[in-house]
Amino acid sequence: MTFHLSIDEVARRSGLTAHTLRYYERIGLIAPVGRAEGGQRRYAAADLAWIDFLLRLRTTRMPIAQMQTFATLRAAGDNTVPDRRRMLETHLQDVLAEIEAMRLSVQALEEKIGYYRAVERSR
Amino acid sequence: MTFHLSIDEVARRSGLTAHTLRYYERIGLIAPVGRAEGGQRRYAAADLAWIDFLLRLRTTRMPIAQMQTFATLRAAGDNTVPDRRRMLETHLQDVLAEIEAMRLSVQALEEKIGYYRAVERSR
DNA sequence: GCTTGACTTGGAGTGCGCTCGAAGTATTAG
DNA sequence: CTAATACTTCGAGCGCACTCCAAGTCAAGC
Repeated sequence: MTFHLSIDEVARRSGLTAHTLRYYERIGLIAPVGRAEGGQRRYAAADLAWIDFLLRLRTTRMPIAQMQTFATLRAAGDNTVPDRRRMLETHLQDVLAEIEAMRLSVQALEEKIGYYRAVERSR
Repeated sequence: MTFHLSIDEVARRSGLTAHTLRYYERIGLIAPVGRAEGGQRRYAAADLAWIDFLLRLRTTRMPIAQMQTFATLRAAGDNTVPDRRRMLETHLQDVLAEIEAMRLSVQALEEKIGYYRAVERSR
């Protein structure tokens, strides 16, 4: 074992709450983490890396159900690497499309702001 | 009046459902639209333009509560233009930050995909 | 006139992603 | 040893954004 963080330390580090970390573990997004005597969770470096990756998926709005599928594949070993790669590729396409949609809407917002500025100047 | 579309025509055109269009009107996102004899909704060009704008806000994930505030300001007349401009400017900053966060996560996903490809090649 | 289909309102229900509370156990500070 | 704090599980509750249902009205085609 390298280093072991308590749930609160991981919460601070990740920006998740301790509640959410337990919730993620309960629903299988995070594999059962190590325990100290007394049953308290102790997170290892690999756990932190996986949580960071989950947060990437969350930031790009992958639904939890899909993350669960991904986590299950991961737990099944290296045979599932092609499946995982395809999942990420599909997700990536969705994300790029969404970014583009947001970019277009941003343009519309900027135009509206410009219009409002013109209205304000003319009063 | 220019042209008048039924709720289903607007639904098709906007990608919203008729249910959602009524819901938006009920909660004050859309001002009460004109009615045909018998009480059926008839949407005018200005309604469509406003709905398009709402969809821009939705695409950029403005919460409905904020859209309601915006709609209320709009209904209050030209005096609220500076308030509306400031709202949009603040929102725009949030959206740009979110796009940047997604862009960073996209990079991480691309790296992971690259890693998976390398694993697949080496087997 | 009758049927079919689209519309109306009001209110209840759903799915997602947490978020919190209760009751109990464990660890740490003094 | 005591008190305070942090953790545990299990299950219930919440906020958001719809989504749907029930019961009724209306319009158009045959």
